[in-house]
Amino acid sequence: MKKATTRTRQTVDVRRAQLIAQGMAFFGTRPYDAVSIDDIAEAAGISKGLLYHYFPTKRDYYAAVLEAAADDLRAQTDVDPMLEPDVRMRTGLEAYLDFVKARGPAYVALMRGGIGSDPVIAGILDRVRGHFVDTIVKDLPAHPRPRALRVLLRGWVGFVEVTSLAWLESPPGTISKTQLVDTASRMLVSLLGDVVP
Amino acid sequence: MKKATTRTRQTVDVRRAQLIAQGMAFFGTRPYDAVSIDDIAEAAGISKGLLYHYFPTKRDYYAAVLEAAADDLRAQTDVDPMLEPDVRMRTGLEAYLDFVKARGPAYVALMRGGIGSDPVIAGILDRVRGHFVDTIVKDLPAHPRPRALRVLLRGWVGFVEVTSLAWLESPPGTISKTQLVDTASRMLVSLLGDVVP
DNA sequence: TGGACTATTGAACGGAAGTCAGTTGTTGGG
DNA sequence: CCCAACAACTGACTTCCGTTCAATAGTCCA
Repeated sequence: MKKATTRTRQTVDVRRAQLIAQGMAFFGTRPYDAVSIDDIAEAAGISKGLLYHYFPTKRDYYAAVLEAAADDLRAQTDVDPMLEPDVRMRTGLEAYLDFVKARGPAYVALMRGGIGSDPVIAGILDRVRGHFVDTIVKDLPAHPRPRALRVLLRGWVGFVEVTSLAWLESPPGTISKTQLVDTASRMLVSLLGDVVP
Repeated sequence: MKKATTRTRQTVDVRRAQLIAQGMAFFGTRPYDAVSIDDIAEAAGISKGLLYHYFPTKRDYYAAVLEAAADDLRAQTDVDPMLEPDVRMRTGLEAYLDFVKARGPAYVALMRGGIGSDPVIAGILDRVRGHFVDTIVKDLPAHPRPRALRVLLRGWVGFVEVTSLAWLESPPGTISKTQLVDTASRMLVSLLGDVVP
């Protein structure tokens, strides 16, 4: 057991990962400006200066934490592309909801995570939505108005996001995962039937 | 024309309204912590101390600004309850989109407005969604599982929110207001058909 | 007219973000 | 095995900004 006063040196990757994990715990629990750099540094057992060695500003640090949560979500919902489209959709939705359940705070931080319309932060969320839209569009035949289609698919992703949040924060037994998957699937089918020629 | 150095005294209501309007302009444009109390005070032509006479903290001030934007949105989308349900839905959606177009920055601030999962801020958005859910539920026959229904309706509101944001930020001609109203309506009908017995 | 009420000011405080010159583990070449 | 160069790391310092508060000055009514 090393003495706490001893300086411990880590590789860049390890330290960065530690700080990001630390950040998820903090920002998932408390609002952005109720978390101080000192808090994080203390919890991580490092000096405040070191955090600025890894992230230029607190804002950038926060963005990196959200980006990591976004990466996790994308990775978690990655589905075998060999499956049938409708199976893939259900499997993906189930994985999405599993992520929401398992990583509640990180998910909430990601979704509610804007800092008063910061473009960088908003961009992270936008890319998450765009990612899901991409995976849906890939399965579709060419569309005469792809941009319009994407706007509506983005909306469907929003439907999933908001039901997920409501589900997460609702008392147990309010609605089942299966029903959410069922309804979301049917909504997507209905949307596509309405919009795809 | 009064001299700028002269102290100008206003009634509470006028000052408060001025400061909130000021806040909408600022927070709609720049992220929360890029807006300083000094900026607002200077733009409003008052001292920094006075802002604290009206709002206990910067956070409370921000919340008041968002709350005002939320009130505006609710007021703007208020529809004559004498109309037929489906007409009411279309009219309400049109009013919603008109608000989005006309008050873009305020709408974006409201939607992207969280400050790193602040419960007070999140609550403002939640109440907006809840309000729309309420108005929909009022038209529906009693439902065996009202809480489940509300989760899904909240999701539909999310659909409208996200398509609205995407519409607002998309190049002109990407998708028409009419098509958005059409699709959102059909989505709601489809959702209700799926869920209401 | 004057006194009370309160909107308003400005200076000062405290705490947190961000900076930097110096320190100490680590590593690879002699 | 040693030492020199590199990079992770520190902590004290600066600066900026949210917040406080005692003092000031418009306004209104008696």
